[in-house]
Amino acid sequence: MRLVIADCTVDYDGRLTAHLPQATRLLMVKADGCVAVHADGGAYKPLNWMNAPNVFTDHGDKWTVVSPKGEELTITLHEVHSDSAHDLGVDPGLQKDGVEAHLQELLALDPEHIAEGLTLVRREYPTEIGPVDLLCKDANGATVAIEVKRRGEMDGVEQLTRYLDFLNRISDLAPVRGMFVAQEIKPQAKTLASDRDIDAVEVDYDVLRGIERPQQKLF
Amino acid sequence: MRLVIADCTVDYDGRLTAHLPQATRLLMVKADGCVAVHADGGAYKPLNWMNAPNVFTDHGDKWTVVSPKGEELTITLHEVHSDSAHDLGVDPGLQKDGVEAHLQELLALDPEHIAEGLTLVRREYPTEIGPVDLLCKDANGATVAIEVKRRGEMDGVEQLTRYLDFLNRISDLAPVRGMFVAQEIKPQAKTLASDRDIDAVEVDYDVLRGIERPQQKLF
DNA sequence: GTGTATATCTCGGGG
DNA sequence: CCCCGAGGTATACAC
Repeated sequence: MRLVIADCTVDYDGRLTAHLPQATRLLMVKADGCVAVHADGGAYKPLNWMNAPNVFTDHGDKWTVVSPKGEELTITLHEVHSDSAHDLGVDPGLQKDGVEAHLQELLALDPEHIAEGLTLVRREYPTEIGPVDLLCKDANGATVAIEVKRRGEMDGVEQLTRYLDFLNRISDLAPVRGMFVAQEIKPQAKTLASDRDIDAVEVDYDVLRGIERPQQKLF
Repeated sequence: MRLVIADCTVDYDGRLTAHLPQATRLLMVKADGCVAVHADGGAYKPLNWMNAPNVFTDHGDKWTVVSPKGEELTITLHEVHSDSAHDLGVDPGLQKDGVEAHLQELLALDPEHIAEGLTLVRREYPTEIGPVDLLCKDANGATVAIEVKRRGEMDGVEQLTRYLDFLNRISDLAPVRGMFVAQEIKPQAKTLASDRDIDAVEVDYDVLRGIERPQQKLF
């Protein structure tokens, strides 16, 4: 990784056009070739950047970074205050816990925590417009399509609605009803769901994680 | 801005739980207090980070960053290879051209580039579920709700559909028809729009920008 | 502050 | 390669 502190002006021409007037900034060039221009604020997002893959050329007082898609980043260096390179090696990567996939996993293990009598048909049930998170049967044998979110908002309801439209129009599973399951569901999403005869159910991640442990103890 | 290259392990506990095993990384602390942990790849997104506002404490071989929302980032430094600080000053900021707002602006100036006889009622027409990009009247005096996107995808059609539902059910503007306008509209979005009797219109940003110039020449 | 939409979103997975 | 969905999305803007 190369780190340069320099007075610079920056121009980007690609998905949009953007310009940075002259100022002192951090220029970061990573091993994969991606370039980022950072100011001393604005959270972790750089002011301007170019992702890999690209062609990086250092003309001394001018850098050009060109992507195969026709995007171009030009950095003009007026004064370099610092220029250093560091070998970081390959990163072992981030280990995460608590994302939607885990929630879905736990609910698939025991759908009864969504509603009594619910049994899993399959996770990630494929349709032509994308996979339904959980496809289940209820106590009466009727099909239920379930969308799982960490936070339930309106677009999640829209997504489930699209699946339901498709499943009810095209597949032989019809009639299929919908359930919207999340750790927390916004009032507007509840209203929209209710308007479309979709049940909205909130679940507790810690409780779900709790029920997983006794099962693991069996082994 | 402080830049540290160090062997470190990182733990995050907040909206989720995440852990980074020991490796050499760049630690970036900006003037606004935000902290980012970068590997030597992976575009501009850090592996882990903490946004401002937060409380940053440097215990030497251990950093803790705590946000008021109860998130916590812990960085354990095993070996520091480099530690430097740089005064960058305040950045003049990025000038952008070509985002959705500009497209909307140009179309509002002359809606006839969407369809003949179209006149603007108002931009960002407010409804209880969000603002409609452009509300217009067509040649016959009928109301038209227009959603503008740079790239037209399905969620844009969904968005417009919500507005149309609302405008037709609640307001006294009914009947309102919809138009979906973008520089590029994906086939799926076209199909979905057509299915809902929404016209899909592609416009050329350069042409729109071109028509703006003659008007500016008048002054 | 909440709610809503945008982003050069980024990033990863599946076909 | 595109398409689609998730994100500790972040960020801006209106109400």
